[in-house]
Order: sequence, then structure tokens, then C-alpha cells
Amino acid sequence: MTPALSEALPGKLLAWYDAYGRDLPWRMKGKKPDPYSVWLSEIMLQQTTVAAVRDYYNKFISQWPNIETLAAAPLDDVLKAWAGLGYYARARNLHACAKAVVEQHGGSLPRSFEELLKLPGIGPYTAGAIAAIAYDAPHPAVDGNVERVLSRLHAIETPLPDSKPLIRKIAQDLVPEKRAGDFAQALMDLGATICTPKSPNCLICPWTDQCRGRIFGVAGTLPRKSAKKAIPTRKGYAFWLTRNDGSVLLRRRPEKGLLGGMMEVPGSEWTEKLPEGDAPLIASWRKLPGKVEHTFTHFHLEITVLAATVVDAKPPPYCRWVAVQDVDAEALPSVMRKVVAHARKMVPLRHPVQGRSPRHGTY
DNA sequence: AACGCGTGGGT
DNA sequence: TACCCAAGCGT
Repeated sequence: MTPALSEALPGKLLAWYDAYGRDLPWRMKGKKPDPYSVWLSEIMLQQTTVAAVRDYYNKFISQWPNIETLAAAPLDDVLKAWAGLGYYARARNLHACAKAVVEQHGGSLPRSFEELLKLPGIGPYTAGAIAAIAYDAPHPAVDGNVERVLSRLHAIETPLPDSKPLIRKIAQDLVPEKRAGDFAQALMDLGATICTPKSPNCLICPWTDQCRGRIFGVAGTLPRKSAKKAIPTRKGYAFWLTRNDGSVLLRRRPEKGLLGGMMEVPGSEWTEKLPEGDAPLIASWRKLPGKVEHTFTHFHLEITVLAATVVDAKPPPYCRWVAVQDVDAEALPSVMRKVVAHARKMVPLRHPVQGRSPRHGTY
């Protein structure tokens, strides 16, 4: 590509962005971006769509308008507010990052890429995005959108992730000295609205004349990606244990790993062979009809729900009784909200069900 | 370096 | 329907 052409690219994109850029809650129209808003939105947007993030972002900003209030909040409150958004390590890291910024940086997010990179939950993409959007530093923010747009612009046939180093260099060379933040956001808007994964709308693209993917007629097929393998199905049980006063037993999951720190309906392991083991309390369990199905990133899950009622019992380790009307406010991930909905549909409160073939303490 | 880590919407 | 995918990070 000639120098003249490559120099024209940022200007064309910025002009397009000025006219057609999206209006999003974390973009301050005509005002200087707020680093806290930029950081919060970027963490939420990791592997997550704008549509999914919008309500969560507004809720967080209302509940914790600045990083000090977020840092002072109990982690469980943050997990409750994050529940349903997925990738819960982000919520734990968000809270840890807020505390680190307050304790080590006087409550202001650092400006340099290197310092940002040291903070929990901030990797190369997010550090670049914050540096560029919040502080207008000339850093690229290379996410999935940018990888797609630039793969097409240069008709890169090397599949991802092998092409990442090349794409990163292309992105770096494209960043303009001025308006680096707008440029980063413009590139993502272009990918989200025009240079979409399927059926890109090349007719209205500001880069259509320079796009080799379009010229070669392969834009819609790029970027190439290495094949991903199939995911297994795992099975398990969940124990819906209600108490006579209208409360249900919930359990806190271990702090790390899948759904770390979140609440759950107590259950068995999730394995490819239906597991055997002990229920959390001795009771008469009955199997509810149907299954709860859910798909995680790396496996499908089928949960069979067993229900029982007790008069009273001391909660087992990591468990506590929660009034059923308060369950919705708990830090329950989506899979567990499905379990709760399934159980509540089948088990009317205060009408204890007799076990048909009681098995005590075992399922 | 490859894998674990959620969810809901689009096609 | 059964994929595919989205502003990635931590280990």
C-alpha cells in the first residue's frame, strides 16, 4: 500500500465515526471521557455484546458512581450486581482492581500502558483501550472486531490466532497521532455495524476503496480461523431443599474456577457419567420431572433436580438458608437461575411433598 | 501455548 | 437446529 493511501485511512474512518458512531452510555458526548467509565465498560465488554452490557453498566454506575465507592463495596455485592453477565472472574478482578487503584494510585487509573497492564483484569487489549480512549494516548486496541476488519483490509489468509502478531503491527501503524481514542472506538464501531462477521456491508464502508478483502471478493469469509473441537456433555444433580418456613438452602461456590464465588443450589459434581454421592442433608428426595440444560464455553450441562422439605436443619458447610422471595437478589449465575425456576415451577411452597421411594441421604 | 472461563442473541 | 459469535484475561 502506498504511503498516501495508508495515511488516508484514519482520516476516512474518523470522518465516518463523527457521522455514524454509536451513541453508548459510556461515551460522553462532547465531553472528556471519564476513565472510571471507560475502564468499567471495557471490562464488561470483554467477550460480551453491547446489548448485554448496557443495563449492567447503568446499574453499576448508579450503585457505584466512582472507583472509591466500588472499592469500598463488599465483593458479594459486586457479584450480585454482576450475576447473569458471565465470566465471573471479571467481577472479582474488577473489585480487586478498584482496591488496588485506590490504595496504590490515589484513586486514579494510571495513564501508562505498562502500569495499566499490571492491574488485575487488564490485559493488552484493555490497557490499550483505556490508554487510548481515556487518555488519548496513541495505542491500538486490538479486539475481535479489529482483527476482523484488518484481516479483511489486508486480505490476510493466515488463520487466527496465528495472524495476531501481524494484525497487531498493522493496527499499531494505523493509529493516528491525534484522536487515538476516537480512532480505537471508530474501528470497533466499524466492525460492529458494517464490517460484521457475516454479510459485511461493503457498499457503505468508509474503507471500501482500500479493502483488499472486498476487492478480491473474500471479505465475508475472513478472518480464517483454526477449527475448534466439539464440547462434551456433563451431568449432575441439584438439591432443592426447602424448609417449612419458606426458605431454601443455597451454597457459596469456591472462590476460583467455574462460577467462582457465586451462589448455587447445592449439587453433585458435574461429570460425563451421572455421578453418585451424598445429598447435603438427610431427607426424602424426589426427582423432579425434566432436566435443566445449559451450555458453558467448554461443556454442555444437564442437571436433574431433586427436591425435599425439612422442618429445620443446621446449614452444611458454605450453605445458608435464604427466604425464597430473596433468592432473586442473590449472586446466582444464569445456570442456577434456571435451576431455581425449574424447582419453583414444580415445588409449591409450604406444601411439602411426600417422597415416593425415600432414600435417606443418598441419591 | 493452550486451555478454562458464561451468556444470550443472531443466522 | 446447531452452530457461531462478542470491546480477552489468567494460568
